[in-house]
Amino acid sequence: MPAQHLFKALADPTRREILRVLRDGSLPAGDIAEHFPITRASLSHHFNLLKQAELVRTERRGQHIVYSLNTSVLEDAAGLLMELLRPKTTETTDES
Amino acid sequence: MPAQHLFKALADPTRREILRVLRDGSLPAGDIAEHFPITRASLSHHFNLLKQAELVRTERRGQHIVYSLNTSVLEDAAGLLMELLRPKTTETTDES
DNA sequence: CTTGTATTTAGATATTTATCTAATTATCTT
DNA sequence: AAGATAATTAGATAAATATCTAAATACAAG
Repeated sequence: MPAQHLFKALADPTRREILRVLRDGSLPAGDIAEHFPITRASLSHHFNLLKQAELVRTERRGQHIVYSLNTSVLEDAAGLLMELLRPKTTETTDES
Repeated sequence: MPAQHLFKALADPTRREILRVLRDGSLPAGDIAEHFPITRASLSHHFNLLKQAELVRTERRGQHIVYSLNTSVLEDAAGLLMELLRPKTTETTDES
């Protein structure tokens, strides 16, 4: 839906790497953090943007919060790019 | 392949709209500018980022500089997103 | 109910970025 | 060569953003 949130979320290399880590399965925030040299607070900020774009979903499991990839939104994103390749026909009007 | 330039370029709504305008055919900078409420200088900045990402190509035609879409890079971008959907196998750089 | 662990939020800061106006470069026309 | 038009570059600025430390929240287990 909001293409803006989506592409903004994808613009940051750390966030793309988070998605790549989640490719192989859902993980709690702490486990994700082990892949990165930045603080958990900073990662939390990235999680927020990924959630806003609906690229990830969360589920609380005890004290852990488990993140998982929302693959359908990734498909949507790829689709939005492909749309730019076709001559303008079914133009679903976009945001600013 | 600098995915960073690519996704950064796609993150801005004005730049995505430029690509959308170019979908229907190549255009000189001035003609593109008519679709936007910002100055030509600002647009030139956006053109630079799109060129850096190789999302557009340029060709001088007299006093005009004609911009056109580089569709293969858009395909690449869509492909990069699709890669995030598959379990991590052919992860790295080069391809057949 | 207190202590420990996991995660997020708050507040601050340095960098990046989108935009503007003004100046510059490149080409065309007379 | 001079003037007009097209586009870019330079320099400045306000807003956005990625990061940090410190504080707060949520849950689990003694």
